[in-house]
Amino acid sequence: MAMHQTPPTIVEVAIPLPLDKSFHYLVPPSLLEQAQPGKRVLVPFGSRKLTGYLLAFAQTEDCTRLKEIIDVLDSDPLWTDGELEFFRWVACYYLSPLGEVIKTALPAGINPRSAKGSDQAVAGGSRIRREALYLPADGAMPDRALGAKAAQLLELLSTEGEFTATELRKRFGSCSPQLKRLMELGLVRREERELFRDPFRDETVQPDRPRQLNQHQQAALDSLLSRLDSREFSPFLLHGVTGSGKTEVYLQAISHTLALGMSALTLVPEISLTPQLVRRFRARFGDGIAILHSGLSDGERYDEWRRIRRGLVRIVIGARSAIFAPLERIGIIVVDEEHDSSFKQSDGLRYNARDLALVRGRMEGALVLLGSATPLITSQYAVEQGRLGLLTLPERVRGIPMPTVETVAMQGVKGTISARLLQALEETLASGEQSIIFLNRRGFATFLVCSECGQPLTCPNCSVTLTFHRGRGQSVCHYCDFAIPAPGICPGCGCPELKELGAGTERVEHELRELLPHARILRMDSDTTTGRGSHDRLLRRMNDGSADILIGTQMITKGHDFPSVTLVGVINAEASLHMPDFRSSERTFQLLCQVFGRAGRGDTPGRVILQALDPGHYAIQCAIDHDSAGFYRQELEFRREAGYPPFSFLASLALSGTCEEAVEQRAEAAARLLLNIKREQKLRTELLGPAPAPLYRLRGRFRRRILIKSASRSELRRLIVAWRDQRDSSSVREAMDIDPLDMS
DNA sequence: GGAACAATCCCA
DNA sequence: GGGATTGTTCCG
Repeated sequence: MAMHQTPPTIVEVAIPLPLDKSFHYLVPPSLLEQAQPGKRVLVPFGSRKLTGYLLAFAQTEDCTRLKEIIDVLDSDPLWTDGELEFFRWVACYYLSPLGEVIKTALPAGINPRSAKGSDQAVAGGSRIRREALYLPADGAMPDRALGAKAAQLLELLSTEGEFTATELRKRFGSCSPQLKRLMELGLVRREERELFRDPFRDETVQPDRPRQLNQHQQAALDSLLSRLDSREFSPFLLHGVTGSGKTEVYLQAISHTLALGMSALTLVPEISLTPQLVRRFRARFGDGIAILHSGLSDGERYDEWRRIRRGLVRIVIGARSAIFAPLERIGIIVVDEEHDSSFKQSDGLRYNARDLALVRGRMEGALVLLGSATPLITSQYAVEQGRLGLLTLPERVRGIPMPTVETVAMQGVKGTISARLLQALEETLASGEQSIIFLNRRGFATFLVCSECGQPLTCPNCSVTLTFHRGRGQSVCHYCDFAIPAPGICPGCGCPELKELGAGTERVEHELRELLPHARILRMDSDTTTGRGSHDRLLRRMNDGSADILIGTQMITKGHDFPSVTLVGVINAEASLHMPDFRSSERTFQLLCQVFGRAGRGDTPGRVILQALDPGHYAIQCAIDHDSAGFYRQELEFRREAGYPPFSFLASLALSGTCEEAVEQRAEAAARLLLNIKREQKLRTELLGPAPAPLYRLRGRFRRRILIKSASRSELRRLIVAWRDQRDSSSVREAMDIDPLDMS
């Protein structure tokens, strides 16, 4: 044994697999220089080779059993210490392995496309595009005169500095021999530069200047700015009615943040649906913006990510995944439409970006601004508790009044469209204006019922009724995509007559085409917007006036403005009220407020005709009265009585408390659930006998295990992980903070 | 997540 | 008994 052998270098590596620990590896001498926390490494794992994430150097322990890392995959670290701390928080709270979190946080396209089969690991560099760059260098002039073209080239480069190969080719035609000659002489040198694909390639915007704020906007901005200097975590709710000018407040707050030398992160629900917002940011801030959303190609996303990592941009706008943007010195995080459920990621690592904005903001000592016309109960509760500052914009910027709302009680009324609504549609049509019909249910009939035995068609997997899609000729489960040909016959008694009950958008379209044969009708729901660009196409037809009536689901409430809609009809306003989810009233209230916001043109208020079986329900009534405070009061009362949580665990803990506490609370909830599930299972067995099918099924687009495990074997922690994917019982969803709308 | 191993089931 | 299927364990 040598006396002074240098101790072997050991590193801690996270693996992106469902394992809740990290692993130690030895670093071979050849990789010592490159190995550094923040980089990806290729490691042997079992019989495979995997990409792992180098977390830290580790202390020597028994290293005889350790394997060596095979390769270091990056030349620069991909994350900072601060970001790693954030990843650890996320991993701890969502009970996800750290490796999975890091994988989620890094841009797609950085990982090798397939590590399987080939031993060759791609370092992600394959996607970086480069261009050649020619610069003047201080070589000596040659004795012999240069050619004319070469002299011109040299002249240009030395007076104006660098040029890319493409630019030179544009000016001089082919000139590579001359450049080669100049380089040999040392008069010109060549560099390679990374090229960033530009998602805005073909789009230009007119720059604009900050607008004059009204008194409410000014007051809100002043409160924000007074906290911005402190560099302390300061969370605010910006509650502004539709059209109250929230965006202008964001823009000016961000511009002050930049002036203080800090950066700004803005999260929006689904950025591809909100091009106006992006356009306004670009008009105000020019090119210093990176955008991150699902519509980008992997390459574009990777390029944007690298621009942020290098500090080339200080403003990031993106959908939920942008919460992981590698932005440093964050001064402000804006979450626009904070109530929107698309901030929730519903597969893989299930996180809520709205909640994580508070977590990251707290870590960075940033201002966090949650903006909405219809804030979450969670947020209002936090305001009441004094944990979240409140800023309000109670007036519309141009002073347009809110639309008038008429209600039609549908109790005992036949058909889906009332005489009142039909008349209003005819009037609007006659005056050449546009209408929107809102119904938060797609398909033709919500379910089919046997006219003999009264049995409804249900999904064999999900115990919900199957929705009849007439166009597709199928009955479909909106949970798992299970489908059977329809109408078909009753599976119970074989009776061939099935009644079509409950209306969806497809039926409304069908009926309207009969009632108003001359109207130009569009339908917008996830059935008609599957193709790329089909969404835009529908919106364009609405905006250029080549359609009269738009029928749609909640999709129409998001992002886009319809400038010339004067009438909004709401069919079955309580459609979303009876979902098995303790947030259904909240959803309904928010949805109706957003739909009402679609009515009105220019300075004239629009009108709304709302059909409901019981328009007196408080969620509906408060929406009609634009009474946010009233709804909040009643809803909180309702939840208190029903024993539901007024807020999510994470949201409360982000504002005060630790991650461990959050997990503990969840574990308690999981323990209660275990009892419920066991009870349910026992009951089912007593009533129906032992389950004929195995306890789990793999089916449909979700391909997820619906699995009930016994508790004897595994500890609580692993149970929770298994239950995250449990979609069978509404009680599970409640406690796990997952709701059914996220799953469809 | 997946390979390797252990337990269990089913049928002759 | 043995092949197939299902469950469990462990990976540095």
